[in-house]
Amino acid sequence: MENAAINLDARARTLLRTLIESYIRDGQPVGSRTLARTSGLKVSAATVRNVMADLEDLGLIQAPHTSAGRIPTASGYRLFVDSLLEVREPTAEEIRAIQSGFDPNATTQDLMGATSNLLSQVTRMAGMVRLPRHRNVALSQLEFLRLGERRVLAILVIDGKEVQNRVLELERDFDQDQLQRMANYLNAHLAGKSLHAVRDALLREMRDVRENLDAMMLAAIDLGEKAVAGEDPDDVVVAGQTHLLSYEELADIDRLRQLLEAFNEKREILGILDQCIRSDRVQIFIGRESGLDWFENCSVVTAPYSVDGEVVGVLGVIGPTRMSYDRVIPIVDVTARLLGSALGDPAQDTK
Amino acid sequence: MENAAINLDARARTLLRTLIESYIRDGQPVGSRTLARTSGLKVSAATVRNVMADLEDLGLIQAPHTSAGRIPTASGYRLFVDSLLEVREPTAEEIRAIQSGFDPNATTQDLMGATSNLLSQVTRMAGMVRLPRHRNVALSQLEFLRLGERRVLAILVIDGKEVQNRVLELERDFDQDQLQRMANYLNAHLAGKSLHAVRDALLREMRDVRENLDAMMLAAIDLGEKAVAGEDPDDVVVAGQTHLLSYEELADIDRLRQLLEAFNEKREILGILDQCIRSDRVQIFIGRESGLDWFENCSVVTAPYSVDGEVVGVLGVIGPTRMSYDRVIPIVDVTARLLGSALGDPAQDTK
DNA sequence: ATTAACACTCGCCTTCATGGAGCGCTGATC
DNA sequence: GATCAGCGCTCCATGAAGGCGAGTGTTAAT
Repeated sequence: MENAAINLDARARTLLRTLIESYIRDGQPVGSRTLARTSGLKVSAATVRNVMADLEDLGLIQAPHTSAGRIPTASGYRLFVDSLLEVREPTAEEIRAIQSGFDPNATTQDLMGATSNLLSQVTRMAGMVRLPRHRNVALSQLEFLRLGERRVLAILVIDGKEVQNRVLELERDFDQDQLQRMANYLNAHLAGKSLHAVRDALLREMRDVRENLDAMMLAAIDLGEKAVAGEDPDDVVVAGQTHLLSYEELADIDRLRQLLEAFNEKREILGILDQCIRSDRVQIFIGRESGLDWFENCSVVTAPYSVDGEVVGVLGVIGPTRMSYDRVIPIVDVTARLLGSALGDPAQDTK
Repeated sequence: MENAAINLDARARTLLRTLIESYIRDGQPVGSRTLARTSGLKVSAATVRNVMADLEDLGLIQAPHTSAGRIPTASGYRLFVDSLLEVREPTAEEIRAIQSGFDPNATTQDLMGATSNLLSQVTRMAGMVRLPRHRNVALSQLEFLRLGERRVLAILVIDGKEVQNRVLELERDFDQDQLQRMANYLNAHLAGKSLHAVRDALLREMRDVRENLDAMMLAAIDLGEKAVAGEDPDDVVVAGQTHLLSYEELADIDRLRQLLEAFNEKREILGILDQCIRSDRVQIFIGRESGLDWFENCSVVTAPYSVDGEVVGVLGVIGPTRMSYDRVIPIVDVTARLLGSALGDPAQDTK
């Protein structure tokens, strides 16, 4: 998509813009006469036809058949969202409505679910939220529980409220008392540090101070390393998939099935979201741009959210390419910001 | 549904049976001529027409329009599955295929997911599994972790492999040391008993031996009671909803949306499954019988599964009313039995 | 009771005609 | 050279007409 199309004169741009706006509103191909009237320009339908022919040559619009009006192509939408679109900032009202959906006392999981629901309800499309990376949050506590022979349950309390369980399979057996002492040792050394720092510390100690410690403490370090080694649960929360059934441009049953299956599998959704995590602004995929062909007629609007200035996740919506970008974009944008600050609020013990 | 229809003569029963079998196979209304030929009876089409008129009067079949063949009504299906159907028992082959899908080392959660997937793949419909009740399985271990002021994380290890976390909000504060001693006390008294027994024991002690214990042990009992008080997570695992998109008798978009939303909400699905938990055999809901009108054209086949003779959950499938009951019923039946025995296997620590 | 035969009823498909929306092109105008 | 009115043309959507086929209900004969 090299977009040599940038050098369109003002009139062509206006026409393209009104055409796409009209198509997004009504879902009908737009003809030259209507376009001439609604564009506000003082030109005749014939002139508009000439311009439209040019736009078609540039691949920005196309005619479904000889004598229908024109509809935007993927490139047309691209140009539209990149340089023609004027987003309608959400009113303070709307922001408050969204904000009231966040319960700062909820666990991260619940917060993600609520956000995802919120996105899908407000936009009437499918909402999705990538779980935040936890690498930089504080480890509050670490505990071991003996489940059976050589099987230990590691419990990580993160950030004072999040709890993660991990079952570890070990080479040798420890009794509960040994495990307890190991946990005490690790907690004394590590509590309060970020997971990232914890991991570094453990790896360093394993290398450096091997010989200076008794066997028990060595084992403790080993165990601790195992406990924090796993990645965060790699997951994404989606909601409102069923909204997509209502759009007739997605009426093809087979594609619809693929789409819904993608939501169940989550793998491809994850792939798409992860592509966006680097950007620091709202990002938009139109149609096949994401590389999946079952994405025909679908667009994705995403925005990363950050805590303390660091991007920790992405959220967004999926809907038909023919969506109201001017409404959806600011919603996604605001939601990302609000989620970020909801996560960033200092953990409260009140209540 | 009083079904005075039971007194059908043999011929009428044969005809109804072949009609429904034919309709299930082809999805086409069945006419008198075809029916006369395929039924195996030595009667003419005209005679068949007479019988069909009777069956229509009884409300067992109906004609979509004046001059099409007949299709079964809900009552027709009911009679069919109750007294006309001959199920095709699954071959040893198929049983082995299903059995190989169970990994006895998996956690209950994973086992449920696998079962649900299995059901949906084998039947090409939506599969669902009600989580088992845990009331009668052994409590292996109980642990407390102080999260913050008056907030305690209770960790229940059940059956040596299942882990449940519960956050408790308390009236007074304990330090970790106190919590540890309380856990020790409770474990010494309760480990190995069933959750049900544990709860009884705690309630009894709270009443009877109040005055004979020091304050700490009293608090411990109180805490333990809180920890095991909550119900099991009340949940159901579903899979393969998207299969339902492929059936043209469910092609109505609005109903389809309601159906998929029901799977997301899970509440109504749960209601249906819970209705079946009392029965000890395969149970079938046809069309609106379950009380939900968006269930038009859908049927549910369920079977309870039991561990050690006690029913602990239900599983089943949802699909179009026009499904191959003779294939689906034994599959659901066998899957329920296999899941029961997979859960009943003594917990193994090997690997 | 069973059945062959007949008339009749619908739904579905194809064909055909009609109307309308919209396009490209041309030639005139400024 | 840009703009525009006008013309002929293409295509879709709609609907009516008609034929076909499948299946029904009914009657009268066995």
